[in-house]
Amino acid sequence: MQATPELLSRFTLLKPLPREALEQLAPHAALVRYARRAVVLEAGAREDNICFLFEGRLQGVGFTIDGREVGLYFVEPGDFCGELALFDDNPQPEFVIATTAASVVFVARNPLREVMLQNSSVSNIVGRKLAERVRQMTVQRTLLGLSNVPQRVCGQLYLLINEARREDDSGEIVNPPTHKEIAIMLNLSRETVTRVFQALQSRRIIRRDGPGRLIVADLASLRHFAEGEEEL
Amino acid sequence: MQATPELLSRFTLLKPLPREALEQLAPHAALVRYARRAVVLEAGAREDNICFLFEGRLQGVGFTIDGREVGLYFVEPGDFCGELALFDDNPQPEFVIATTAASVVFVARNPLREVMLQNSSVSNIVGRKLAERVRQMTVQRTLLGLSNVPQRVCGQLYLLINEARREDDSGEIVNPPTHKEIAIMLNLSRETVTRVFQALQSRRIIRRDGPGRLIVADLASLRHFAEGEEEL
DNA sequence: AATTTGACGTGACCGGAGTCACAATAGATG
DNA sequence: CATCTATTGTGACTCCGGTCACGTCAAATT
Repeated sequence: MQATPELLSRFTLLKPLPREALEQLAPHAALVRYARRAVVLEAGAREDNICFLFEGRLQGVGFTIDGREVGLYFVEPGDFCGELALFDDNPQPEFVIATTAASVVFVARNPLREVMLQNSSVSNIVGRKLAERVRQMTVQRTLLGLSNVPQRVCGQLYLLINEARREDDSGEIVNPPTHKEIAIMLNLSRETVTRVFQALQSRRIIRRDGPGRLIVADLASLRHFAEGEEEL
Repeated sequence: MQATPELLSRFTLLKPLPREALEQLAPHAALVRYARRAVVLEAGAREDNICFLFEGRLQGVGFTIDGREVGLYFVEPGDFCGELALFDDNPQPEFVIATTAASVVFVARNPLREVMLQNSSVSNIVGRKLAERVRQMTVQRTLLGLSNVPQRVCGQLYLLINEARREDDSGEIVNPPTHKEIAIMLNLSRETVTRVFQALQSRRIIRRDGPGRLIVADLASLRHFAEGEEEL
């Protein structure tokens, strides 16, 4: 299904574009729905689409030679992935998989690239986004350096708390990742993540609120554990 | 010491620049020497220099809250780091430390940024470089997913082999990182790296050749171990 | 409603990497 | 040359997270 300029303008990356640019892109943009677990972008392939997430959640994952999954990042609605294709012709380095049913907008690489070159402001935004991804990967990599495993999990949880839905002493995570998804982000086994969650729940630090909502009741304690000031 | 246009043109990133651009940059470029272990770029600081490595080797490192070092990447001569400052005003995410005595050329951020905007070709090169860094970080992150530790070390060694100095069945690493430096790249203890090196040396797969040269005598075997086809 | 599927929960066991402690080099430095 | 410091080498012990093997539960599918 072809996308409209209005749909495109809902993405933070494209929002600042002038109307004409959006109309230029729309014919090369398609809305596609994916079921849970479907592969959205293929590693190793020369993808010629940038992928904007409209609803659902995606996860960038790699695979080691021995078949273990490696979680790299999450993509939230409004964000995008596969943007490396804008910079060179090398293959997409990692898989992107839908962790929930998702609808994404594919925008063809070359038209978007041209729009980017014409609008130097857009070029800036893409660059800034890429820089942000590097920072994010750095933080994520630093998390892996923590030798204390519960600490790693708490740190990851802390990162996952939606900025918008955070207050001084509590927060929430909507549609939280599964234990397994968290586990592969942190190089842990699923069971270990479960055990840490149990420990946090029994201390009333986190609590499930129906399906799809995880409440962080005691944000301060979570941060304490994440920063290693207290052992779990 | 101020840098000359000739010096600047020796870096792959700046080589394609027209002469005028180099002369525009030179007054804002300074050659600085660092001793081993010196801090070249500071994490958390708003660095306003891009750092081009002339000779020596740098390593990007982070620190976890509990003080453990986290190795992120190496910088080889001709390459550069701190390039995130070209894209936004956010702080440098990681430290960059000289692992050997090194001389670097600092180029002020704003002039370089302007040159970048004027030369769309340069903007492409910087973007491509940033994309390449993301790919590199992805590969590195995938290495960490390997549960078999000797495998991780072999994989890292394989990555370190200088492309130029690689033949079909052998290769070499000039100025190899210390065991500790490798250890923090792979989330391992220094002792573990030493033990793997011992195992590889006793199998005649690697061999030291004086100080500053590590010969990989049996590249095929190294790859086998890296790919997990054989257990160490 | 019955069945299947996938996520979550939990115990027991075990292996392997971290840690500690120390020795042996090798490089720097005066 | 003598000294000091950093890197490398090696053994012993410990412990903690992976693995395996279940059971439970909720949601999707037939």
